[in-house]
Amino acid sequence: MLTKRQEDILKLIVMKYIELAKPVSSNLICKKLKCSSATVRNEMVELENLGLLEKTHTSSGRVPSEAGYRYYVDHLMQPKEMNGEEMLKLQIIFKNQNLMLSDCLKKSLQLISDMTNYTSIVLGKASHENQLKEINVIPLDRENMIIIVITDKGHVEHKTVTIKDVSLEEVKKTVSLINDLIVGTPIDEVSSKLEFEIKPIIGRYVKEHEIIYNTFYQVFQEFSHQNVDVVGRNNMLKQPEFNNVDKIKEILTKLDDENLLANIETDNNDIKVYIGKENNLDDDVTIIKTTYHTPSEEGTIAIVGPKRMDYDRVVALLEYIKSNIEK
Amino acid sequence: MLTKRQEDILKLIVMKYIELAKPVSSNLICKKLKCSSATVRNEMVELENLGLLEKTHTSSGRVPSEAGYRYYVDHLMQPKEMNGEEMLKLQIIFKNQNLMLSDCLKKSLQLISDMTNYTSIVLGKASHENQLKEINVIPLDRENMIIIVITDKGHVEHKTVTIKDVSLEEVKKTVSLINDLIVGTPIDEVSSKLEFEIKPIIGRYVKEHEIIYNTFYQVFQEFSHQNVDVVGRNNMLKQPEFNNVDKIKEILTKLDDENLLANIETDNNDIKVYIGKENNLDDDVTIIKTTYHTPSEEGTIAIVGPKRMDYDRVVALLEYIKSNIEK
DNA sequence: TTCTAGCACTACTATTTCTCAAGTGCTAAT
DNA sequence: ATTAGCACTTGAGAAATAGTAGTGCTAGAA
Repeated sequence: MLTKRQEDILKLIVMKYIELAKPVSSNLICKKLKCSSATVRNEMVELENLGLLEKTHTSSGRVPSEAGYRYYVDHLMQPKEMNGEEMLKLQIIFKNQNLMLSDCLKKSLQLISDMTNYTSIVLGKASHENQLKEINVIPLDRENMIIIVITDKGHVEHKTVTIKDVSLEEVKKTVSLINDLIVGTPIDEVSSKLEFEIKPIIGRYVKEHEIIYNTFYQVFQEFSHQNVDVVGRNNMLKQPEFNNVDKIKEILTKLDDENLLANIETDNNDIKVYIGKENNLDDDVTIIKTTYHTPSEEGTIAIVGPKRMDYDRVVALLEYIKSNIEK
Repeated sequence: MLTKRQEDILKLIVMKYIELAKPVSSNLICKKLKCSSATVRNEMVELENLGLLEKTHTSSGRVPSEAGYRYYVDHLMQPKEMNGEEMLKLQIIFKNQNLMLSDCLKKSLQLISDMTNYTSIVLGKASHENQLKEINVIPLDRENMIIIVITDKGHVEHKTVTIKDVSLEEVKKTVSLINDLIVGTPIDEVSSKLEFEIKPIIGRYVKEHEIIYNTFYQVFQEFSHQNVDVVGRNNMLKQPEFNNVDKIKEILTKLDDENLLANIETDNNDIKVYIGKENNLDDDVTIIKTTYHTPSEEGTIAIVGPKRMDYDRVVALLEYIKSNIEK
């Protein structure tokens, strides 16, 4: 159990380190506290023994450890007031459009990325959680048509396909068969259902079934397994912890890896903080995430930044966005 | 006019520099040529006076100047044979799908980016070149619907919109008005045509016209002005010329800037090479680009790499992709 | 007890100095 | 016209140096 003074010191160190990005000295702290630097140093030793602080070398100031950040987030942090400018800019986005939730989300996260210099991620539900709700076909000309796939979680995708020497009627028959028979199937499993339930039927009723079947099979095969949007990738490069080339490569590569990002998905309704090793993306980053639910759509939003990220501010921003999205 | 030997030397220097990424010495060259390093050095002085070569400092080897690359590309380069592996992998992509041209394009450029460590760009026609061909609406439930916009150049976009307290009939009336009256308009101008030609009419015939009009107005406002796909951004970070943090930031920021990328668009049917200052993106890169035309779609594809990029190989690859796409 | 002033000590950072190797330009001989 | 030879330049890296920020510890004060 930490004493009040230890908590104060830890809190100050975390806050100062977040602000200045370099090890915090006893001197800096003692100015804010009514005691001498020597006293602060003694407490620092204690906090270091408890695993909450670290040194970069023997005679350096202190830096919070992961456990230190964790303690801060769990016990010391107090959600920051959002500043007026941030709020105003976000309001403009939310007010402006009565339409297009997903654009709205993306724009607001873009704004947050630009303001904070962190990276944002918008994550739809994974394909195994999306069920096929409806498919639709729009003919373009003799050979080309657009196939539109709609899921129950509000995810929509379209593909332009070419089907030669097949009449539109036949395609439409197939579409209505699919809409009658396999709606409600998780997107992941549609391809196989197509094979075992639809293929035999269209084999009998539909001319040119081979080519039509193949096309739809492909469409569902190609349906994105994960629906990810990464916003403000480059902003994070401004953070001093990412100012060496190898680290940049590593982070950017991970941010482009859909499989890794899929891990970010969460079911938890709260705002959750995953510091360093607590997340699966990278030991040097913190991910703060939450989910949103609207009648027509649901998904996850996350902010990725260095462990030294401004927890108070990001939590406040996410809370604000979440509540605005949901109404 | 260059002598044969000068051309040989220039060619060797360009090729060696592309391969090794460091200034080329007279020694290296004279091994490949039947003459001494001193002779090569004399010729180098000559080539430098002509502006085809440069030095990084007084006693360094030579590096091609932009004019040097230009000369190489115009007169010395001979399209490289594509190696079997490259060809095979690309063939798999092209053969595999009779469907979805744009996916096919994207996949093949992803592959090229990975093989070459350059970045690829797929660029649809700008919105002022796309004419509205058709719009479509798919109702989802009482309040939500998907609006699909199709252009003559094969670009398709969808938006999910929420329209409260309006009957589907009224929306459909508006859709067919739009389809009757302003098809053929450049996408850029649709919003304003909507205002001056559609708004007055639906004002009379359609109930709740205000809300419907606003929605469509928004949809066209938000329609992407440029339809860009950047593939393999991070591969380019492996190039030695981009191994300092500031340069990386600069390049990545430019690659994310749609306005800048829009400049890349070209009408030229050939494969064109833009070295350094010749392009509008960045003085340190070369862009090699061409256009593709299919009955249903057209656009530009481009490869971005350092000036020291493997011209022969990239030209061959682009040629191959272009010809495969077009059939 | 608890706190703090004071001081010796450590490790990083920046700057300078030194050395080495790579490669050139020029000259004189072939 | 070509080439061997040599003096010269420069950058890159290692080693030496000085300066500084910050610690840990001790002993005395509160």
